[in-house]
Amino acid sequence: MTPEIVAKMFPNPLPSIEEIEAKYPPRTLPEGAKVMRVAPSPTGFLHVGTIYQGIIAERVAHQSGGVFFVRVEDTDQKRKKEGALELILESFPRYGLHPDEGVNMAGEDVGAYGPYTQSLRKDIYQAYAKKLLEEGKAYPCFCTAEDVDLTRKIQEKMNIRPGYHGQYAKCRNLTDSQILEHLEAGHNWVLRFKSTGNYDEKMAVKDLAKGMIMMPQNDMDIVILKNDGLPTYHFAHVVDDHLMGTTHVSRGDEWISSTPLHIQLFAAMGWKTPKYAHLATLQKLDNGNKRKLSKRHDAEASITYFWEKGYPEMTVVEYLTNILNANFEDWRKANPTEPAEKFQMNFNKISNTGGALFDFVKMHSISKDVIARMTAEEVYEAVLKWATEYNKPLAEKLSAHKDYVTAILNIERGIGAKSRKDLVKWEDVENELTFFFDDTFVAHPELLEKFDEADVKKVASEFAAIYDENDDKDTWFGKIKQVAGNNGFATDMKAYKANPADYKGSVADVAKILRVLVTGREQTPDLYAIMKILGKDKTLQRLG
RNA sequence: GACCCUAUCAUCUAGCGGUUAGGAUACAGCCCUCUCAAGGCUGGUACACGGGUUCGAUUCCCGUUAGGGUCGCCA
Repeated sequence: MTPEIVAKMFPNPLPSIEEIEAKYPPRTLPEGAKVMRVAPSPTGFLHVGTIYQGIIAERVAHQSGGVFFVRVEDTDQKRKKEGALELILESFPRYGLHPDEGVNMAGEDVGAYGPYTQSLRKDIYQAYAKKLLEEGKAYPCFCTAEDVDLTRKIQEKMNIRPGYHGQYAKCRNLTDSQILEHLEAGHNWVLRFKSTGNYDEKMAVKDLAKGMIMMPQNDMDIVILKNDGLPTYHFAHVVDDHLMGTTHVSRGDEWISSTPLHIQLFAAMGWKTPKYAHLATLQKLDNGNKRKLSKRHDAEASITYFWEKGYPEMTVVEYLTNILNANFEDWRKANPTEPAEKFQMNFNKISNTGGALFDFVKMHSISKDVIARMTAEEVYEAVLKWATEYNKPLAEKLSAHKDYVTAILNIERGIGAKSRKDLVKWEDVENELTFFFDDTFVAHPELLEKFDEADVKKVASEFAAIYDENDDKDTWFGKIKQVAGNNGFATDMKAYKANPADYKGSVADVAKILRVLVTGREQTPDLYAIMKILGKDKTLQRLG
């Protein structure tokens, strides 16, 4: 390309390649350290897949003594949304992603390899694009969107592989004078990569998750610089990951088709290609068919969905970790109290199947364990935080009765494997609290219809007379047995089961009478603990 | 249409030439038990199909079928 053309296309001063390279020296890291990143787009929507991809990047980077950074991919100015970046940066640490470098909440760069926002790197991309142009590895294209669209339609009609390649790459062989004419006429241009690939020849792509893949070489002259002067993903990826020293890229499966192009681009720049790990996409079942979780159709594709529903962040992290490396659940079993971050993430353990269906049933099971591992105080804080946003009345109740609620949440908690596991998400807590408060307690005498009314009264009053809130659990239960025996109920289950006709019922029925009177329910956590927390006055009052 | 990926219980998966095909979730039953939730134990259910290669294929190769993905001045 003549200097005249280059000067017309890039009239503004740009940093020299040497200057740029000097600002991004190779990283000095220990042997084997990996540099990985998460690269969200600030579109106002944080995809679960971003967290999914980020988890393996952050674990592998940190566990290898390397660096994990965030890069904001905002080259599509049309999709950029106000507040989107804040949502992303605020969510990352909550979902176990702790970047060493990137942009912080104040919007400042942290780290020596920035700026970490692509729109702020325009000059850098342009400098490299200009270099490719000078070297004849790129060329301006004056086709309009309509031109390209028309070509595509023709190709589709003729059953020819669509795209800007071969004879369909109309601007590829423009003469210098033709180019100058266009430029002088002020026509819009984009910069295209002049591909040297041959589609009929195969190339090997090594993937950390899938192994060796043979794919046709890329022969598409893809756009590297858009009309607005910003790069496309392909070019930005190559330039940034080179300069920022990325060693390994974890990204969704959908990128695998463009990997030959990326390898070609790295080669054209004379740079080393990072290693790739293409992750099977998260899928969902739709009308009996699996499909990629879609931002447009599926609420659960957004990370905010999980927070709104009140799933603890660690539930999502552990669930995604298990999809990434299925041996996580074995590790979790062997290390029930370790934080999930301690689990050694491994590229070799990435399952290479078609794509995982998002399984809420399994996630619920994980969630029960996650919540059961927390202390009552931690649960309290988490529920309060959630309720403040999504259940104001509950939040007020929690704030007003901190100690009382914490005591409730502490029932059968912290006793290891047998800890209570009935909470799946924060919204479940409200239901657990209802009978502890008079304003939400509802008596359900009809649940005791099968008993003789006189028996119910007698059981209640006899127990009330001897109830002592200072009793230990065995003494407490002994008193229930005593009431049972006094009233013709079997004091132990075996005796009752052997001769049910001899009794009005068993000690379990006596407990049921007390439970229903005190809580209005047939099923509750440990009744002894409930009475204790309610206090003697309220317990006796409900017993009538 | 072309290209690429994938194919093991209902679901997520282990497996990398010889296994009673393992685990987890879900489901069923039993035990424990003051009812639940748990916990313990037990159980049923899987290698898509057709060809090869091999003494021997879930495993390797080819094809069929099915599902997924990509083919943008979106990422």
